[in-house]
Amino acid sequence: MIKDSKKQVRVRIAPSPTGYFHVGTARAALFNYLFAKQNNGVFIFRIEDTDEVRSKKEYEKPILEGLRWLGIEPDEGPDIGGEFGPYRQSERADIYKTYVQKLLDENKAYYCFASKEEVEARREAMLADGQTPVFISPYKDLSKEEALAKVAAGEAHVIRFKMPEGEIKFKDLVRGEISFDGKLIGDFVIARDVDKPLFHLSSVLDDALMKITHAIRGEDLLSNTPRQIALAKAMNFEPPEYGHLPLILDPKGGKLSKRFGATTLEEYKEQGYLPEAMFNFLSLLGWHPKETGSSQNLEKMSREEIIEEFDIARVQKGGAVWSSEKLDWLNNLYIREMDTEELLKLLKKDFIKDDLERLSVQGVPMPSQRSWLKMVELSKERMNKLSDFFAELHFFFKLASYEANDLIWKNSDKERTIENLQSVEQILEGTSPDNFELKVLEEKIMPLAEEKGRGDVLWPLRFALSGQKASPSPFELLDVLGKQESLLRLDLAISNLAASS
RNA sequence: GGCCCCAUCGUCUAACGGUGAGGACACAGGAUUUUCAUUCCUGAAAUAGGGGUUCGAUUCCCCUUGGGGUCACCA
Repeated sequence: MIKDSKKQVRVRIAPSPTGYFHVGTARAALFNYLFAKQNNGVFIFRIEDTDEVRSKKEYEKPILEGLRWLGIEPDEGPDIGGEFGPYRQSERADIYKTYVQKLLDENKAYYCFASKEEVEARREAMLADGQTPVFISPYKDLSKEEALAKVAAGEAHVIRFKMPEGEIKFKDLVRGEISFDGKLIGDFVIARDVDKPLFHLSSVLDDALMKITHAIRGEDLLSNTPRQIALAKAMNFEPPEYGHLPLILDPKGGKLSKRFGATTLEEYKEQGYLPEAMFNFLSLLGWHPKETGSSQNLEKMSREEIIEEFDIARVQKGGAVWSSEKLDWLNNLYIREMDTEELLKLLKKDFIKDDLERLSVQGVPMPSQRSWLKMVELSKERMNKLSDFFAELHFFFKLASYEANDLIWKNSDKERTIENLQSVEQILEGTSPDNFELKVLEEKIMPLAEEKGRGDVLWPLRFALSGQKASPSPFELLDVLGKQESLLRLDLAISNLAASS
């Protein structure tokens, strides 16, 4: 916790809109959000779209939607407002231009006319030679008049920052003291032209102008930090404090890539992970609450508990491997907690629409509301994600064809099985549809099962109703299916058996 | 390759310099059960290696090894 600062804590997530919302970005957003909430600070959303080629306006949408889905509502941002806007870098061109010009005027930056090829060749040569590839521009000390003359003549150019040579030290919020040698960094490009700023410049400037106090981001940006600190100082700004989060790794220890599977928030949402579960899971990637006792389920924490417990100083330094198993476990826990009716609505809306349409084309009747709710209740402990629903419970809608012999319990035989199924049928016939529910049926059928052998009665019954070797109990099935459908399935089972060899 | 960062069970991680190195996920076995799932119990499983400092090192320092990041006119 940051105690003594009179300054209000202001943090940001500053993605570039390139099409999707990576879970790593989501995690960085979450940690910033937690840090803000806990310090009574402000969480800012900024769009870094200085790269006109890669950035598209419509790409912003999934990011904001993703943030909101997670329950991370920015306090300031494009389409949200705030006193430090605009929050879209493409709309801040004038600001950047002023500062680029100023750096040029103050001789802290200069025009460089070296070609891309030249720079690349130099880089490769140095790399081959075992040196740190640092580009030393032959145009660094060109007089302003000469440089401007070349620019006026239309010579291709970029603008480089004169990187100071000394050591750059800073105290990382999660890693502590870190230092870089400015000499080994070289004069980097801050703009393609006076009015075409690049990442480092716009980012540093916006952090300063938007009064960002803490820049919390992925470790992949660690080596950018000395550049940004130097740049900020050159423009007479005090750099924010930096904190670098451990990277999220795939199970092989590499960067999380498409090859591994789902890497975007949208994909997880589509598969039916709940935002609460994702929030919880993401918070545990590189961070852990301090454990006081030996109590269990410490890791399942509510949003409020996480905000309360979160501590940037406890963030891990090493990379964190993405664990789908743990996510599933957490998600299942949250699914169980969900209100059944609400869960049903969500399932129907986003996860079984296609299945239901297919069934309706086939003329399969839809379950009653009561059956729906029972099914959802049953599905809760079986689903790791909402998209599992249909795979788990499809047999409730439509019985698939099965091998008649599978109706026969272990060492039993066809005759006994038919006999038992018929006995059950009689019991069911004698039960009124209004009374056709779990407890009643259990009481009526169990005595028969005890008498004839549980497996010998219950297995065929359950199998006849589900057509599956694994399913919920026969009483659950009867309850959901109702009298008519249950009897239909039993009849079918008996005739299947009778016809089998 | 240079630079930077990192290193406790398979994974996420806990442990004022003094613990039988703890928990969770996953895994295995058992109990309950007609099956699956659930639930409960039990188990296996780690301080990368080598040097220091110290009465004592997972913890502090150094080296080695290993892993990762980064070296753009992307962000």
